Amino acid sequence: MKKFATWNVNSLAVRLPQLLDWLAAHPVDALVLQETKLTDDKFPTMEIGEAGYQVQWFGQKTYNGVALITRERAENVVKNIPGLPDEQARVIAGTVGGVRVIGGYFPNGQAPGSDKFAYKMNWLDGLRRWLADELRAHEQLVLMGDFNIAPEDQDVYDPVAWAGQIHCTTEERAHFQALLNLGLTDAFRLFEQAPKSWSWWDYRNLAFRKNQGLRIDHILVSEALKQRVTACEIDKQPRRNERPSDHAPVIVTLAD
DNA sequence: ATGCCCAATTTGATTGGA
Repeated sequence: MKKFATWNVNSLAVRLPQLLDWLAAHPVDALVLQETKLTDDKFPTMEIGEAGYQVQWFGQKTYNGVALITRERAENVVKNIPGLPDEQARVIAGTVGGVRVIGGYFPNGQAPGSDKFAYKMNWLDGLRRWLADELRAHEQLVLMGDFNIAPEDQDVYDPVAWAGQIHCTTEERAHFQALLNLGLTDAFRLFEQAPKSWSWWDYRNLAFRKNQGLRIDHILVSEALKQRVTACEIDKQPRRNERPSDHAPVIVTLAD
């Protein structure tokens, strides 16, 4: 059995104790982090190493930043998207136990029509082009992270209020579908799930307590890997912590 | 109500997140 997971920690400096607790309770073969918000020199490699994990990391000051935490050494590590010049640290990939693991912090996009939205669209174009190559090179592949896209209305607590808003636009959803069209499957939807399953809840408005959220953190698996998936779940527990991230981890379980 | 909370830097104010 293998487990892969993704978690937007919204500042690893703040969330490191929670990360170490979580890893102790949930041993995984690979975990990708987003929004570490740390320059490379500040990354807590020692603490993660002492927890029994190897780690690859790629960050910047204040914003973004990703990491790939693994039991076994990750091979052929790639940072950001080849062929897409990008100032922002958003992607880290490596091969672990024969599986290509890609972690991404997709751009937020802020608002349709904004410069940041245009950047998001261009980034998604670049990601899709690279993913097509990666899928040709790696039969077993998982793409996971904070997609900042709610794929369907069932992934939104109030689809009417969110219609056309960021994370829910037709353009973003078309990009999500384009990733699926490459031969990827949303692992979460392989299984019956409770209605109103979210991976993110706004810090404001008591949103977690009222369960008002979005499902924007995803795990997409290639056809070969899909055959091995036995479970996929969102772990809401860390969202109940004191000083939680606004995102919850998503975990996929695979047969050997 | 271009607001609420949270994190980080530009710090007792602003920007970005989602």
